[in-house]
Amino acid sequence: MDVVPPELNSLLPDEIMDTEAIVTDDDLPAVCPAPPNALERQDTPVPMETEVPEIVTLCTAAPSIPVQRTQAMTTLTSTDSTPSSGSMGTQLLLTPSSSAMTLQPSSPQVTGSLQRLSTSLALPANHQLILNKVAASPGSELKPQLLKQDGQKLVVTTLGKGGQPIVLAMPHSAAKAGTLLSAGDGKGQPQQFKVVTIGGRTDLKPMVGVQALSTASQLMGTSQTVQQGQHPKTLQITKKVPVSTAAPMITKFIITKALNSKGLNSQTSLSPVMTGRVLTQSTPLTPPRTISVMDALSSTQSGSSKMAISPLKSPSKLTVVSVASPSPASPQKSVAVPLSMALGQQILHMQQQSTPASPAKAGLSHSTTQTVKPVQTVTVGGVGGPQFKTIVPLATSPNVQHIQVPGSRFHYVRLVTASSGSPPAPTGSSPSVAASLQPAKPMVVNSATVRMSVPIVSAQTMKQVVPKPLTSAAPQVVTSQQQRLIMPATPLPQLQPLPPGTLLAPAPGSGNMGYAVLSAPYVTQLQQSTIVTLASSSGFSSPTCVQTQARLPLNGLSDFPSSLSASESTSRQRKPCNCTKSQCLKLYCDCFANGEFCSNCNCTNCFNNLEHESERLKAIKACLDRNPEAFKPKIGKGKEGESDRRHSKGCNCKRSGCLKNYCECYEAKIMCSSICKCVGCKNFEESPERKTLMHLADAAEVRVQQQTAAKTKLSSQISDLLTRTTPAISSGGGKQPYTFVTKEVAEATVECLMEQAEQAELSNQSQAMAERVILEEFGRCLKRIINYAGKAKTDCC
DNA sequence: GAGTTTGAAACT
DNA sequence: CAGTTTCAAACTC
Repeated sequence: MDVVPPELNSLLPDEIMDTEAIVTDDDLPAVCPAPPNALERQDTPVPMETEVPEIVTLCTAAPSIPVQRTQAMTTLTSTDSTPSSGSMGTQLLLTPSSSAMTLQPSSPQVTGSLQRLSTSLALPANHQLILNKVAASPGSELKPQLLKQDGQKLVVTTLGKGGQPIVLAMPHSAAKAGTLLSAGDGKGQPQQFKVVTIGGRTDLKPMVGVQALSTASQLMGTSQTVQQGQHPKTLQITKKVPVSTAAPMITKFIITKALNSKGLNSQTSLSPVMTGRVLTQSTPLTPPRTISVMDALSSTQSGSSKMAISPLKSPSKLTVVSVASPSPASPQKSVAVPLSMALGQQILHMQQQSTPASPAKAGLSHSTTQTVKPVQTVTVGGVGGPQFKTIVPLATSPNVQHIQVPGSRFHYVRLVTASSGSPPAPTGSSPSVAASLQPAKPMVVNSATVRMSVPIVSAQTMKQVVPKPLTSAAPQVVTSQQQRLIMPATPLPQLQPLPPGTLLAPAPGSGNMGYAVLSAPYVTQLQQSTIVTLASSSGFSSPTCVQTQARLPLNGLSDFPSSLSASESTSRQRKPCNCTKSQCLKLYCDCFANGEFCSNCNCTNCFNNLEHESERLKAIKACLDRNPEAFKPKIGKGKEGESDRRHSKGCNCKRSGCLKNYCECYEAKIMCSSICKCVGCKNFEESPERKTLMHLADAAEVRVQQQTAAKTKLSSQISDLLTRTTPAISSGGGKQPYTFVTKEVAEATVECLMEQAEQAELSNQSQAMAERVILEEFGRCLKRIINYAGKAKTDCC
């Protein structure tokens, strides 16, 4: 089983996502029929500040393929304006890799180290991509491998410190995507690679999809970034997954994110486009596995299943983990994809690769002519169906719109996908993206618009987002022992709400494949033990990293902890619990109640962690048995005519007057409603007590802000004063306002001190006494200085 | 920081 | 479903 660590998600280009345009009701359901209850949560407010839609794709290959191949995918976008359709001679130059690669057309995919290419990419008119050459790793015996097929030239090279070879395929046409390349292994051991072309190229704004292939490097987790110009195009992280020889299983993880597809694909402009990220794991001594990004269409055709995950509360992140080895030929199932829940959704894309690198598969990345601006998006998808796209954060992309949300601590960035050739036609499903051609500029949007965007910076999540340095040379190995499932890979139909850590029922026909839903803390914990090296580059500086957090309704398990209101989510950003007796396995524990693992809590005897998966699952089940809606958000949408937000059950306060945080309504900053059973409630609109409290609260807040500002100002003034007085003393030069320790004063002071010293010496006083006298004299001098200073200041004023 | 209050959750 | 107990957060001192 592979686990996608949260850092990977954080590195996803989610900061530029506009999720609304991505998923529409017309798409995913068609692929994966959603259970009836999968859409129940539509009325649930989506915490716009914390929901980061993600698409996780899990791919499993035929277990019977004991191959040792590593494939890392990297997508590139090209701004080359030269019409390149069908042109020959597209060439991509990369630096030599440490190990040779052999690409075999029919080779199945295996997971591999992710390559992050930190190079500048030039794409001249002759379609020759040249990545900055990086010194080959020691022992590198290879030269750049030029690969040709159908007019393509590919160069196998090594980029970055990982020294892992990368093959980039540049399709000059969609039909030729998926070129297979071959290279010689430095050790004489052929390795199979499959090149999948991601994205296509348009006439005016060609977008070149490049897939980097890497050999089975002993070092895992090394990632590199492919950049075009100064814009990082993709960020992918791979981990080598231990592959059992007895049961070779290829597991692929692709994290994709929804992206506005407008303007990206002329033929599928209305299709949702998703960004993808490939995650793989591998161990040094085991064959690398293949990672691939596949478009939804191809996936569907090849028997893939999709799973829509509804947005969840901020602190949690869900990850789908492949639990069991799939049967290669087993048909895949759709798990449930309510596309109407596109916002903040996570989509789990489970794919079986029963067929090795067949042309059809290689073509999965085919995309029709696409028009892409220097945006960070790369279309990976195919024609006529949902697509996966890789969104590459561009720090200074002109197509990124900074969105400022009043009252939000998050910084939103709207990714604007503009096509030069054909303006994106606004679609009904994603009208907000229609204006994507606008130059990047700060803008203020209302919450309705904001919720379609993705926060790119969360102060409290940033620390979790910081990617591991690329230079990490230590092998990052994730062993199967380190990976845990909260529940066995068996269906759990009885669980309607699916908290993180719950196993997803295998899709019908998917064989014995199961999926586990992991919450962010879970992944975090896994990550702590199973380190995955993430590439870090300037292009992915912390501000662009996003801690994606979402929760999901899976298999119709839409009731699982989910959305809090924006204020709620921001107010309780990962508040540590202090449970002592509940073992954090009851709803008393906020962490547990929110479907989160305890992390950095003060709890004792905590079972809400990886080490107690079974207990936790039992507790979850028990809670659900007691109350199937136990993990539903308490604050939901009220009835018509009522407030937009109200407590789902209402409070039962008796003594607090519902004006203290004991009251859940008041805590959520909402009024008590008709369903509340509170006594002596003062938490209603016209309540004078409530108004008073509100005013006091506002005043207190203002006061705090003022105090903070005053402190800041004082510190600044002190600092400034010090900087101004220092030169006056040291240089003895010009006098400055309120600077009285001038050269003359200092000299006079020194003379006084010397005089005292001489007197002490003449009087044969002891050294201690002499020091005391001198200090006393110094004190007097200071006193005089202060007095003169005060007097001078008074006179000045 | 310790103790108290409070109300939701859990239990009977 | 109601009453009681348990629990952890909120609150007070």
